[in-house]
Amino acid sequence: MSFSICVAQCTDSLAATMDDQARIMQSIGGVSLAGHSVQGGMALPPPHGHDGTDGDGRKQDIGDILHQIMTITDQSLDEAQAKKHGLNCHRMKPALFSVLCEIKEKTGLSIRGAQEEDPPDPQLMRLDNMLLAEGVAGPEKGGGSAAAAAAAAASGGAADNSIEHSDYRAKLTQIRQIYHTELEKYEQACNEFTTHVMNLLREQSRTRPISPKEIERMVGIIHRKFSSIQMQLKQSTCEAVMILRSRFLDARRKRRNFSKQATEILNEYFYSHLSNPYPSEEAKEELAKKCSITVSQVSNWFGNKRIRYKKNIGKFQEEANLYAAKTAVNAAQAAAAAVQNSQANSPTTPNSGFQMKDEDFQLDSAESKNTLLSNMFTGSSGSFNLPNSGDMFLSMQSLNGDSYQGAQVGANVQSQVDTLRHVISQTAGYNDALRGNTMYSPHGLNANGGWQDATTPSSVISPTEGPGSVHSDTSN
DNA sequence: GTGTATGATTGAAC
DNA sequence: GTTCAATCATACAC
Repeated sequence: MSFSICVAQCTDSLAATMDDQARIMQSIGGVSLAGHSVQGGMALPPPHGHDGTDGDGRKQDIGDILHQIMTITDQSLDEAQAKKHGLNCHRMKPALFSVLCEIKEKTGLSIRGAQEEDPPDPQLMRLDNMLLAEGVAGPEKGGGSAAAAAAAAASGGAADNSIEHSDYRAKLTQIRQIYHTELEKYEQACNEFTTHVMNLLREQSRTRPISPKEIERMVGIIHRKFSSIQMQLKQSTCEAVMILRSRFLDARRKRRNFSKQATEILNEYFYSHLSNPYPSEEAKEELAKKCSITVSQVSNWFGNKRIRYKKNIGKFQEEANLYAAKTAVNAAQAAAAAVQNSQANSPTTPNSGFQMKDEDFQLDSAESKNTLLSNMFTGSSGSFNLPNSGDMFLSMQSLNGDSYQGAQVGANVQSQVDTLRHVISQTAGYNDALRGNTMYSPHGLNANGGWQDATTPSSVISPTEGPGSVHSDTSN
């Protein structure tokens, strides 16, 4: 809208307003506005050259005022100041002011009306929600720590996670503090600026038409501007949290080797259950407990081990032998202890059974030892169960080339012979005699590369229960 | 620095 | 849901 149109409109409106005001004043018995009298407690000077009693005169009066306003900028500062004072004190100033406000209101609202009804910014809502969920915004509680806990659980570690967790929380707290400090600063700046602008507008409202609504609108604009700045702050904070979180979660990939002891425990289990190296949930839990790792880590370990073993059996031969010997030694020791206990309990025990006593192996040649073993097992009528051997035997190939093909009992006996031979070779320094022989072969593996069906549970004898006590390994 | 070992992850299959 | 197989990424030994 051009200023001339505005002035024309203003002149008409003002004239109408003047008429209305005059009517109102007359109706309430007050002094007529047109009568050069008092209005609003302010004494207005008489208009120059007009008595203001008729409509044309008022229009001319108003036109004169508007002309003065329009030309005020062309004058010197002193002149303008003097004219401003004169206009301020003009009897028609309040009426003119209200009309100008009204016109501004109408034009302003039509332009800005739509903006004020803006729905909340979805992006801002997302940011707010995220900050709330992460525990940055809102009350300080479990949001972020919950995320950290979830990440910690995913990482699976034990003691280290608590350190990482606290580290995460500390950093999150730092972000939270920075966020709140900055937010406070923004709010303070916003309030200060709003107050300043409001004061300025109130001050200016003495010289130009500024309605309270307009001031409100201006405050709204300022708040929106500061909101956009706040959104940037929120966005930066979210980014910081995301970076922190991703770094924390990436730490999951940072692996540490298990302790030697843990690896040994796992390997022992693996090689002693080589026919079916699939620990049950209970076994996994037990192993996890023993190794101070999580069940999922146990599962990972067995998954990796199975695959790697299958892929390169030759490479694992030595390891397999080592653990077989280890297990057998343990078993033999347990057996010896059991037998000794048994003898102690019944001194008249006949020699028909197997007695794992050191003196039995005090021979001076490998051959004689092997012969003795051969006689002991192939010729003996007594049965022998090697304690604590698990189903290791199922996966062992006998020295004479026989393989396990389902004749479980026979294979067990043969394997026991093999194992004991190996035990002796290990314990008595006869490694050389057996070196080169295949102690382990993947008999648990079927033609398809998978392990045999575990429907034939192996015999497991608890060392605490001694020979003769046979358990079915239900875990397999 | 390089090669190997090894724990973890991922996607497909069951 | 588990397991397999491939792969990644890091630890570790040299």
